Amino acid sequence: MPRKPQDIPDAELAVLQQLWERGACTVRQLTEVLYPGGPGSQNATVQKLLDRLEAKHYVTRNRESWPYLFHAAVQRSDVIRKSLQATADKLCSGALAPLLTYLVKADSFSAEDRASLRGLLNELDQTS
Amino acid sequence: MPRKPQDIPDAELAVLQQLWERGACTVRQLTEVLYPGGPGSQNATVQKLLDRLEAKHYVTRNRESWPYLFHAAVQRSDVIRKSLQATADKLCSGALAPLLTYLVKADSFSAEDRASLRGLLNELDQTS
DNA sequence: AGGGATACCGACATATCGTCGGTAACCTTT
DNA sequence: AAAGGTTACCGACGATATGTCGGTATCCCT
Repeated sequence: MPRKPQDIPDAELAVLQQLWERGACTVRQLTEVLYPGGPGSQNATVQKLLDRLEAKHYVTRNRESWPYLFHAAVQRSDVIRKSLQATADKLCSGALAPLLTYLVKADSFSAEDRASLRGLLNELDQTS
Repeated sequence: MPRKPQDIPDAELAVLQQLWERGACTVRQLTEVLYPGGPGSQNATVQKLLDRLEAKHYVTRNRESWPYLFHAAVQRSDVIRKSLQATADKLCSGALAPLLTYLVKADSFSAEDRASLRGLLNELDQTS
């Protein structure tokens, strides 16, 4: 049983998070935020992480500007969805519905949360 | 940024799944199911996976019986919860509520699913 | 006591992931 | 256009995780 790689390792996710929060960035900008005070050799590190993210189509680079500008090519919500689906695949034969049960029962899920969720359910019923 | 290990790697999860589905098992039983037709040297593999799971307190072994009987020490729901929390930590600053939004909006989430979820919400409102 | 099954421990092979070094390409300034 | 600094790129490395197994001690039954 060969092992499957994570779809987004931690260091790559950290880069992606910055792109979500700050919008398009250059390598230098990202390096300064992610490795503050570092020597500077980490530019290549961030570059590599961006390369890998681009290979997976999770970011795009704009070669018109100089230095290049990197953009997130996926939304945070897409990654969340994917992650949830992965959990469902591993633990619930791919079904998402059971996950909800556990989420709603979590201690941190409050009455207000329930109320707003109910609202969302009503909206969705309208739509379909 | 050192890399963090998964809490349950694939091969270990496969073992745990069997324990959930079949209840207590011996190493041999697990090996036969997980590595059918294999030479048999994989007994040690399954043993090792069980050792690691036990070290993490995810299974227990009953040394009264012979061969030892292994039991799941965590419920599937516990692992699901943990996995969801991990996703929330990585992508939502630890908040579970946003995850629900994405789950409910998923295509595969049907009107019936919504109905039963509503039922669950009502129950929970009663309780608190 | 003998023989077969089981448990245990250490070790290894491979692949992932985070990290850089070294070099080529580029832009700006003199 | 030559120099100098910045940026991009490519390959590689070290540490670690993970799945796997060999070899040996232990146990049970006859």
